[in-house]
Amino acid sequence: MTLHRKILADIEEKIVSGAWPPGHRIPFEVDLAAHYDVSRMTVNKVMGQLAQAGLIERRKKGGSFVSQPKAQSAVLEIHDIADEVRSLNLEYSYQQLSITRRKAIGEELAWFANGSPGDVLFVTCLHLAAGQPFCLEERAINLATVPAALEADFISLAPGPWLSSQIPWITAQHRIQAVPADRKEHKLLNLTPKQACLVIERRTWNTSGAVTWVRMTYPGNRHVVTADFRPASA
Amino acid sequence: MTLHRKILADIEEKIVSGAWPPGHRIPFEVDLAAHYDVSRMTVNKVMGQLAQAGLIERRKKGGSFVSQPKAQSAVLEIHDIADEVRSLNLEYSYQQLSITRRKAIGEELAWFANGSPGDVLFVTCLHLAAGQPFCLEERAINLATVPAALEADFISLAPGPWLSSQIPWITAQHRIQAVPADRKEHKLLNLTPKQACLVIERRTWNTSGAVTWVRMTYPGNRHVVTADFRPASA
DNA sequence: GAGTGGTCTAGACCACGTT
DNA sequence: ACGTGGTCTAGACCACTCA
Repeated sequence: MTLHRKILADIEEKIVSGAWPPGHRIPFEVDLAAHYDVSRMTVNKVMGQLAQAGLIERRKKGGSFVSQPKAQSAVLEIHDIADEVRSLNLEYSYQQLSITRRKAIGEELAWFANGSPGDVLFVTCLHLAAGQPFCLEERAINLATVPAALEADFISLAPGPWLSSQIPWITAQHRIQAVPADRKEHKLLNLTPKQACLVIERRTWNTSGAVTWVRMTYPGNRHVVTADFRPASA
Repeated sequence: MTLHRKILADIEEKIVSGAWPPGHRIPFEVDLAAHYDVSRMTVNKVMGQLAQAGLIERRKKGGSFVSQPKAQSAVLEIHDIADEVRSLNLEYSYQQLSITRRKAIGEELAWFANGSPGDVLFVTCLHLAAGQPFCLEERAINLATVPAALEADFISLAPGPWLSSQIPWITAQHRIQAVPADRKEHKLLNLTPKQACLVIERRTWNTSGAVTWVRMTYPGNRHVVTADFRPASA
């Protein structure tokens, strides 16, 4: 573990935990350097990386501040469905369909396995907009990485927001495809048979390992995924 | 323009232009520092950014090398359809359907406009795998940014690869959705009516402005989009 | 073992924006 | 005007890895 990584992790933790809320003024580089007993160059490197990651904003003379929480939007947004629905001026609600604890099976073994087949918490739920089905969520949570999920209440709170609050910084891999609705989906989402659905599968990791796998099924005509990126260093 | 940005641009140009092809050994940091007459720290910063962008790979003791051209794959790959088809062990072919030069219309005005409505080159074409339709491409090229497109031969070469060879480093924005096939698509792509299609719209820019807009329509069951990303600095 | 990249330091100067 | 971040330097030490 290098010096600037330690400092980076420390400051990230402060921001993610809320100890330094959005808008909070971050100590000046000189002070941080003194506090961590490193040179200013090292602190500057850390702050540069935080700024590039969008966690903080920096202004000459003004200082550095914790950004408003749009941290993940830069690349491929991890949708908060509740926000999404509310931004359409519709009432959001959530409904749990099932929850089971079981051993990892099938593909989950390859995704989650760190040797022995671990336990997963499998949740299916429905997100609704104005009382109408909006999106079907099927989710497996790796209990080896997130044991606290057992004590979470997924009746009133969806697994996505709960995980976001628990597991702050992650790596994700997405698969996106269009599929015709099958029987289950057409029933749950109130679709006509074979209607086009947008299926987004996402696996996420943190530093301890695989966190969760989730499949979100949207009626295709009601949803668009957007992604910005810049390939080069620009 | 700062020192390390100049050096970054210089080395990027060498890589993108092919002067330093994939696999090429990049001069050592000490030599680069001497060549540009800067300190090694400055060169190191540049090389670090190039490595993070995926343009080069670095090995201790081994030196630094230009990466194989997967530069854009890190986030959301800009598919080279020919490669994609060949990776399925199918024969790839390409077919131009139409090409017209006209003024920008509709949404293109907002996308491309830098004041007056400029000219666009509008191309529709079909990508085929083993003689069967694989993907429908509809593309508008901003002639204000890419005037050379007028002289390109889009009969034998698809616009995508041609643009990639002309406009190296770009920013892109994607919209992805699932839609039922309409008449035109179901005819051109050989689909059953209302079959689920994956539609990817992409707009790209370079430093001079908007380059192109493209809509790719894939039969949903034949295509998956994948995207990796890491939200934080990790 | 030798040479590379990775990291860090203790200074320095400057542009710029807030005051 | 002042103080901040942005940048750059000329050193240094270390770990890793290839020969």
